[in-house]
Parts: sequence; C-alpha cells; structure tokens
Amino acid sequence: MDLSNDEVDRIFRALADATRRDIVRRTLTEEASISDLAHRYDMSFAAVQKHITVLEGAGLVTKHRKGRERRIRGNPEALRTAQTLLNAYERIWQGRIDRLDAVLADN
Amino acid sequence: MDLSNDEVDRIFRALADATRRDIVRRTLTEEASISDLAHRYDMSFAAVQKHITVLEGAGLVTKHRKGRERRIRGNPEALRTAQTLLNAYERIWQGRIDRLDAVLADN
DNA sequence: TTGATATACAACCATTTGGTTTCATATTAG
DNA sequence: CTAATATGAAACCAAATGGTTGTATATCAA
Repeated sequence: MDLSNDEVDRIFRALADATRRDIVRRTLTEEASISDLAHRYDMSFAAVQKHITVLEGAGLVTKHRKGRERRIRGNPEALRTAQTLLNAYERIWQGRIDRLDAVLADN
Repeated sequence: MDLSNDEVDRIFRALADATRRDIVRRTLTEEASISDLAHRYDMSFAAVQKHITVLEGAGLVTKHRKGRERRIRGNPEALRTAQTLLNAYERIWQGRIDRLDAVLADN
C-alpha cells in the first residue's frame, strides 16, 4: 500500500462532502457521464465537474473517454485504502500495533 | 448508528489532515494534555488547540478536565463510524446493497 | 453542414481553513 | 502571595474550497 500523507489527506478530504460521496456511491455500481451526474444535483454542471476532479485526484473515481462523453467509474481500490487506514487505527486502539508504518510511507 | 451528512462530513474532514490523524493516533493509546501534544508539532499552541477543536467537533477525541489541564482522549467510536460507512460503500460495490439507509439518517 | 450536446477551462467571488499573535483567566507550585 | 503554567479566545491573514458565469472546443445527429 505505502501511502503518503498527502494521498491520505486527499482521500479523506474527497469523502468529506455529501455530493462527492453520492457520486462515488452511484458510480460504484454503474458508470455515468458527467452530464448524467450533473442532472442529479442542484448545482451547475461546472460545480459537479469540479467535484469529480477532486474525486479523481483522490483516486476515488476514474474517467475514460467514450465518444464525446467522459464516463466516470467509482474506484473501490481507493475506498479500500481508506478502510485499511481506519483498520490500522482500530488495531492501535486495541493495542495490537503502535505504529502505522505498515500503511504509511515515510514521506 | 443513524448519521446526518454533516456528521459524516465532519468526521472525514477531521481525518483529512496529518497532524490531526497523528493526534488521534497518539491519544488512542494514551491520553495527553493539550500542551503535551503542542510540544510535538512544529506549530503554535493555538494551532494545535484548533486542531483538537476540529477533532472534538467530529467526535474523534474527547476532552476532560484534570486540574488545570484538559486531557485529550481518542474516541474509537467515531473511528468505527467511519469504518462502518466505508464498509457500506464496499457492500454497494459488491452489489450486496444498493442504498446507505442502514447507516445514514434522512436529514 | 449545421445545430445541439458534452466537456474543458478561466475568471471571479464569498466563505472556510489553518495558521499566526496577543490578551485574559484559571490553577498549581514555592 | 506570587510566579509560572495551561488553557481559552479574539483579531487578523493568506490560501484553499465550493460555488457561479462565460467562453471555447469537440463530437454527434439530422
């Protein structure tokens, strides 16, 4: 795994917004174009586009071109990264480990 | 569990900062005063105090008075809340559930 | 070819965030 | 009592965030 603090920051930051969590949820089961998604929220196309950029930067979704569309797909890998992190904190609390080296890189 | 979006926002937001994650990590195994913690980071006492306020607002740590000190203790309960959330997304991806009602409140 | 649709991107704005310094107050130690 | 320590809280600041509108470009449909 081997994560930098910045990567972890980006993942949790991206998850700290209800619209973005909803985009992840939807695209985990079914990919969607940006306009598909933009229809669903009460904000501009550009705002949704920005949310998707944040999610992409955190690795929580991927984009791929499909004609004139960009299809967005949720990436369960990044979610598992966050889960692993939280599990590590849980193990710290249980006293079974005292460091995060197994998960975090040294940079 | 029954969480509002705002509560979830606050938890993930609080976790999206390396200093705050470190405070949680330390105080999960051993409580500490604010000055104890402030010593450890290269920033002002007030800055650390603010990070602790953010963590407390998210329920990730609790404060309790001990003489002139305030002891900070990590709260594994809030961590488990985040874990539960992420597990729900995992189950969505696996097609085993398609909603988050079990975890999220309707407000 | 032309018009409609899908996306990208820039400029702008208000609010929030993460830091600072400073001052006030409470508590403990001598 | 007095000095030192621990905390709280305000005022301030730069940068980031989350939204907007407007414009440009690419692709599809008729």
